[in-house]
Amino acid sequence: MGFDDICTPGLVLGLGPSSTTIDIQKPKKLSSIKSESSNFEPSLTLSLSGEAFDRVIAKKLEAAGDPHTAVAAAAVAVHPPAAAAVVDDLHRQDSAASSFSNVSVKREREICSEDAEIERVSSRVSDEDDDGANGRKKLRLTKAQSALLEESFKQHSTLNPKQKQDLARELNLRPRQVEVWFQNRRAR
DNA sequence: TCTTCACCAAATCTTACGTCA
DNA sequence: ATTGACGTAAGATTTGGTGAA
Repeated sequence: MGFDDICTPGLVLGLGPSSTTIDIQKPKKLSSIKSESSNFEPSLTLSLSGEAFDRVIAKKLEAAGDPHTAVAAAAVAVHPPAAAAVVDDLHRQDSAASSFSNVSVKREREICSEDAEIERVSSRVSDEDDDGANGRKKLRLTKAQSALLEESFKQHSTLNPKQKQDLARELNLRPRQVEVWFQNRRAR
């Protein structure tokens, strides 16, 4: 099975130093990851738009040499107006919000290497050392991330595993976070 | 038919953040 | 300008139900 296969493409995004660290969060079930990733392709877009303009923006972002441009470029493909904000937000997250997720600890303590690999696919997290040991910290989505999620939600209020995976990668979130967001969004 | 797994909704918990005295 | 209490928004978890394999 391509279980290992699904891990590396996420790293290929080159999200910068943060991508090399391990998110300690553990998915509920290993098999869920398998199924979610079964359709995985190393693609950067949700294929919502094929407009040349979008690609130009994405290329410019990539050419800028910014560590987050791959994510931003992917964001362009989904929702061009939000792309710039994504870049800004990602920069901010570097110094602040990037510490969010690894501390959501309630049930993410049993870590095996496989799970860590899986999480690295989508995690932007880098620093469990910052506050990871002190209880969970709650992520606050950036405006750009929220905008992209909203855009996606408008198009389909539920996600298939592929969409979830892609969206998570584009937002640099874990698939679980995207899933939770959609659950909460539907509920509200 | 039974079991397992994945997904969902609803309820609830928990934390971040804004406001105000 | 600072600070602590309070309320709210929203991310995360838990629980239980359902359908597919």
